[in-house]
Order: sequence, then C-alpha cells, then structure tokens
Amino acid sequence: MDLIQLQYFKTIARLEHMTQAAEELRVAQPSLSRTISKLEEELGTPLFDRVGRRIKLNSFGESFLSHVDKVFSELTEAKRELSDLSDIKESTISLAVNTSIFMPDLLKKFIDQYPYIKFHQILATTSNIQNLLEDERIDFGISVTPIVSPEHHIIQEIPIITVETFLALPPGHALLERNSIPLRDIVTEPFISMPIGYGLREIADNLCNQAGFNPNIVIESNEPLSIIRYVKYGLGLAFITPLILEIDPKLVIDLIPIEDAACKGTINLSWKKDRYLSKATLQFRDFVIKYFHDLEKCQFEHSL
DNA sequence: CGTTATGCAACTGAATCTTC
DNA sequence: GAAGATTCAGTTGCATAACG
Repeated sequence: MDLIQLQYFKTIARLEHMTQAAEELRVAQPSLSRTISKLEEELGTPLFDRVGRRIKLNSFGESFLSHVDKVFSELTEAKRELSDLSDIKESTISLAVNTSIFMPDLLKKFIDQYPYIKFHQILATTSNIQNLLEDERIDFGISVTPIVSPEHHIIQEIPIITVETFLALPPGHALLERNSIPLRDIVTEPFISMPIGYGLREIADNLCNQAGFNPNIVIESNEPLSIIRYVKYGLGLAFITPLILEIDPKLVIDLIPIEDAACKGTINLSWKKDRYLSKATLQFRDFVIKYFHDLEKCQFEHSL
C-alpha cells in the first residue's frame, strides 16, 4: 500500500466517479481502476459498491476513508511543522473571508511587518468558510456573522470587533433630518448593495428579512468606493459599516443609525482547533486581533 | 452511448549480475 | 569497488469487451 493508492482512493471516494477521478488525477482510467482493485485486494474487502456502471463508497470504504483522511492530515501537519523547523520563510497563509473591506489595509500593514509571508485569499459564504476550515483547505476564516454555534467542537471562533450597520444616504435626502431610522420607513427605497456572498450583503438581507421586506436592490457592486459613489449620486441607499470610513479617509458619506436592535454584530476570526499552526499563522492571528482592537479603539474615540 | 473492467505491450525503477 | 548490462516486478496507457 502506498500514498499514490491512498490519494487515488480519496479522489474516487470524493467524486464516486472513476472517469472523472482519473481526469482530475491525470492518470488513465484503466490504471486508476486497476490501482483501486489492488488496494481492495490488499485490504481483503471491496471499498466501493459497483452498481451497474456506477461506483459508490460502501461502509468499509467510509471507515477506511476516515483513516486515510487522518493519514493525509498528519502528513500535512508534519510538512508544516518541518517547514517551520527549517525556518522556511516562504510561508503562505490561506484565508476565506466574506467581507473584504478592510483586507487591503490589514494585509498591507501585515506584509510591511512580515514581507516574507504570502497570502491566498478567497471570498466565501459563511457556510463555505466553515467547510473550508473543517477540510483544512484554509488557515483562517473571517466573517461578519458567526460561522458556528458556540458548542461546535472542531472550529475555534473569536469575535474581533463589534460593528454597527448604518444607512448611507445621498446628500439632501429627506431622511437626513432624522436622528435615526427604523427599517420600516425605508421599505420602498432603492438600495445599492454588495453581491450575494459578501458579509455586508448577508447582514443587509438579514436586517430586511427581520423587518419583513425584500430590499429593492438596483445596483450590486463589490467595490465599497463605488457603492458610496452611487449613494452620493442619489441612486439609492446602502447598508454600510463605519469601519470602511476609518480605513479609507477618502470615503465621506452621511450615515444615519438604524433603530432596529439587530444592526449590531461582530466580525469573527475562526480557525480549526487542534490543528498545528505555523509560526507565520500564529503571527497573523495575533496581528489580526491587535489590528481590530486598534481599529475599535479608533472607532470609539471618533464617536466621542 | 457512457462508464468500468480487462488483456496486452511498453515503460520504469530497483535489485542483481557481469565486466573491468 | 565502480560502472554498465540484465532481470524482473509493478505500473501505465491503448484498445476493447462488458454492461446498463
């Protein structure tokens, strides 16, 4: 039994399709078929049920897969640990986020301090972040809504900053006279919004759902600067967090608090418990916590 | 027709043998 | 003992059979 066989097995178990697995693994389908047959022969039990021209992981296969996953997980951990020990400075940290507003500023400041660390960042929904962490395909998740329940035992999640969502209004808008606005008063207003998948969109959708309406989104953009410009041009209202204004001083817009209680939330940092964290990832985690601590302090001072 | 399994030839790499 | 040749087991890809 060797790692190639286990790698092949893992792929077929995931896809439950021999031809697709062969394509993904870049080997000929017959070779893959033969390799798995030999593995099954060696284990003394079939790992897949052949139903007609379909193959399906059976109970032996499921049991074996959980052990194979552990083997690969151990090897990955070992590689990372050795990489640390040999002081390899080419560390890469992978992240999945559902809010990217502060990422350029955060990463710029981190890379200024740790220029040898590289990043791989993807945008993901809250539930995708949870899956990616569980599969160890990312080191950290950053989300504007909690990704797991507190009793979840695989993922560790900590709130790193409290944020309040405000309404951004165009200059001269009638509602600017008010000190605060209940959501029921803006049911018919047009909105500028982040696309689905972004945290701010999740927050906006949740707020509107709780207030009992679907927002009339006239423009979607994933660029905060564009959203603010559209609002300034009077094309609609937008839900935004003042954090964005702290990070980019060029952005100036009138904000009105929302009366509904649900508009306050936290940005959360999450990672997989019991996983070996390299020096680079530990440095990053500490940096993120401090970054948001400073940002919150700054936000608080401005509000005084 | 699409998918998996099988026969066969070619290739690969490790072990062993031969030659110098 | 080192370098090249040979052997052999295991793996791979191509062609194709079997199957639904």
